[in-house]
Amino acid sequence: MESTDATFRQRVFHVVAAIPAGKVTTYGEVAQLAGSPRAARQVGGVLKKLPPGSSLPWHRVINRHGKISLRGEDFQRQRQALLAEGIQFGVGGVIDLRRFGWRL
DNA sequence: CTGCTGACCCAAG
DNA sequence: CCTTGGGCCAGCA
Repeated sequence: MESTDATFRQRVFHVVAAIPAGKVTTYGEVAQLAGSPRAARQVGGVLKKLPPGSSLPWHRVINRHGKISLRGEDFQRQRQALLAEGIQFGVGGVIDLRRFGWRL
């Protein structure tokens, strides 16, 4: 029942909200599920502009390398959020998508 | 409407 | 393995 009239931002919101705790997914996957497999970039742009307190688990979205694309404080915050959900980071801050990847 | 930016991805060297 | 370049798409001034 996903309305095709909804903006890309609304679709991304819906997809990210469907990610179960303890799992992570990539921007490319979210973009594909949102209806635009080539708009992986825009997924980040949407999350960046998201309002605070949206209850959206944006921290469960990482890049294809299994790492956090953010820098500085945002990076630390996302890392802590993932650790709190049981996500394990390997050496170099790489997450094993084979184990923690959503739909994998 | 035009142009620039960007929490990406893929291919090639 | 790492670096460079190009493409793609949506949001915003």
